Amino acid sequence: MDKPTLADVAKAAGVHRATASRALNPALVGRISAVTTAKVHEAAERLGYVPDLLGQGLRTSKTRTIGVLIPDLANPVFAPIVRGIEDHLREHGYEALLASTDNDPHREATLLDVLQTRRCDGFIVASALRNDLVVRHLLDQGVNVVLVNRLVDGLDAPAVVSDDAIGITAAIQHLFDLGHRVIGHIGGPLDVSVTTTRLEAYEKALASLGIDAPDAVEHATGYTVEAGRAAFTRLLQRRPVSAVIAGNDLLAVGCYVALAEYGLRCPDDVSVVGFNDMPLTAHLFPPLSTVTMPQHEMGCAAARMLLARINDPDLAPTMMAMPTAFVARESSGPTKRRTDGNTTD
Amino acid sequence: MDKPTLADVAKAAGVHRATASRALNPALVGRISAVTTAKVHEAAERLGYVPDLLGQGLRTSKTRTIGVLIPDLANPVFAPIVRGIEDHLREHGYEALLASTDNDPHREATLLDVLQTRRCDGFIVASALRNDLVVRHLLDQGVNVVLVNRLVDGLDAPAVVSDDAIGITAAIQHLFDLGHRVIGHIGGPLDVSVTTTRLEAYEKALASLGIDAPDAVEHATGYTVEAGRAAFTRLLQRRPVSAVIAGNDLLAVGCYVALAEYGLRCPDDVSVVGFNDMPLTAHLFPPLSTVTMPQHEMGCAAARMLLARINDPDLAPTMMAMPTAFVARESSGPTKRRTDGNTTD
DNA sequence: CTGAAAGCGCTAACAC
DNA sequence: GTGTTAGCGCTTTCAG
Repeated sequence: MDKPTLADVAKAAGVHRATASRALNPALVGRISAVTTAKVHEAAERLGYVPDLLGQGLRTSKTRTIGVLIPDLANPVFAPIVRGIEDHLREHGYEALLASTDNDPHREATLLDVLQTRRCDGFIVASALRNDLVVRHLLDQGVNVVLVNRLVDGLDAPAVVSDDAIGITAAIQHLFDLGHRVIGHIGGPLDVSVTTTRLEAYEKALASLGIDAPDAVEHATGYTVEAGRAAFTRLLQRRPVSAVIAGNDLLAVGCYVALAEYGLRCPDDVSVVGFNDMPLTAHLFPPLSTVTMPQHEMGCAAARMLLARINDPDLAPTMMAMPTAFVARESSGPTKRRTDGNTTD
Repeated sequence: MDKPTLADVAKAAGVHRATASRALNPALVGRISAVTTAKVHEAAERLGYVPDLLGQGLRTSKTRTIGVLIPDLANPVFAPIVRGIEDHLREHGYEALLASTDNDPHREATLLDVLQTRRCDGFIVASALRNDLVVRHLLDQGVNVVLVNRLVDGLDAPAVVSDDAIGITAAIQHLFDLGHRVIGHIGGPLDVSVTTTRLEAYEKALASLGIDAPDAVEHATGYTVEAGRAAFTRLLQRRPVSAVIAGNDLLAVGCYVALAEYGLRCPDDVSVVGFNDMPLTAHLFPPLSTVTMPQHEMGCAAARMLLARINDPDLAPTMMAMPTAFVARESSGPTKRRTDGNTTD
């Protein structure tokens, strides 16, 4: 016999389909006699009835499905966030439909269309660009959206982000205490909000320590090792720094590569700090000092925020910032050389 | 105005809903007059009509949704496979519903129930244990299932795996050519098929080189750095090896850690080879020699196999093995010490 | 407290 | 080639 339907359960329990539906609906408890409820549950159990979300969704136009847009599923920075989203959603009877945008606005728009087809109850967007039109459009249409990790310029949308300033301030204080005074920054591409946020945190931290802006910032064309290498090479050619804050662990590894090419050693010649605490960073050489953020928790929080908004559409948009923390490992150490020239040997 | 429905399109085009449906169905091209088809398409375009997969699914009982079970979304080994699945499915109008089992059979069963509720057209399972009951059960019910990466003992199921023997044989040949004769193996937990496959490949490669079984195998309790460290420590205490094949890159990093604790150096004292070519392994110290597998391609292939079976349920189950390749980096080098004793200093 | 009837959006079998 | 009708599985008025 095929999957039993609600009608089968009703017949087995000797009641009407509608009654069976009500008996099985936890929200309607008390409105059906205890004995009928028991009969229905027994029959459902016996037949192995599982409700069909399709029929349910068609009738109620709630699919208990959330669209999740991320830059890339295979990117270690986002995977734990997605896992947090998955866990929280499922705990509440929702499922996630994931789509990787590859940071391509056109692809993002296409994917959103595809997901619309499935009548998602809402969206979590981790792939937003600072000038993201798609997200704007969704919000204009009154679709439930929560941003995570990345924000959109000038958009007052519900969001969960990390408070990157905490970790970066701590990292710079740590470098300052080790004697560093010329601290550079390798940022990511400027079209995503985290790049700006981290840059500002860096500038502010330097200022509050009374260090003049050292004109030691370069931006990589992407959050990759190779782009980090290229950017740090440009910086080294221009400005001798004794320490560098990278906008991301991959950029930090790019800094390692550039340093090696220059015959410089980390941390003896230059200290490097990363961001994100990706897997294996503790086993690099040297183990990378970096900033952690509660990725799983951020995913959970974004899911929770979205579900709250689905249940109460009048909620004002709020932004939640989760604390980051600096982790000192061995890529940051005391200054050991003068910073007044390149000593490639 | 809310999302336009097929009825709206039909009215706008001045035809019946059924006609509009047919005009929009690519499979029925030619059975509707060109002029009507044009009218319908124009109206659909103008109103911004997107078909509702819920209604469609309810009617056709095809949801164009595939359940995907993986151990952990945040595990770098599986993420690229999932990305391959995602890409291929979407290209063919399907979506994936992902669920992380954490290698817990009970959780796997629960997740499957949850996904059944959504009437998936089939399943791709990357989380199978060697004695997986859930997968067996699914197949018994005639549900469309394709395994990827991991197999189930004694089950003739459609599957896409990597041909690990190629990479391991090449790795061992490489070590042999460098002079190694006592080559150990750190395997993963024995409840997953890849552990067995890699162990057998290791034994066979040694045999075909005429090396006696060196009694130098230890199994880690999980594919983690810490478990690898513990297992390799056990091995070092028991048997001095000049090289080791780890069942996975994280285990290989565990070997690095154990070696460091013993005051041994890689590759000068012991060569280490990993498996999977995870992100950042090329930037470890030393850069890790490892075995790559075409993860994205495997994901695509699994998706392709599943869709083929959905379209033709009578297909005989086939198993596809994708080639792996050894990548020499710097963790493997010539033997430099006698292997007749521990020289911890 | 429960039954009857309607309908969510869509397509397939059957007319003509 | 196109309209008519029915119904996928479910919930929700509306009666009683």
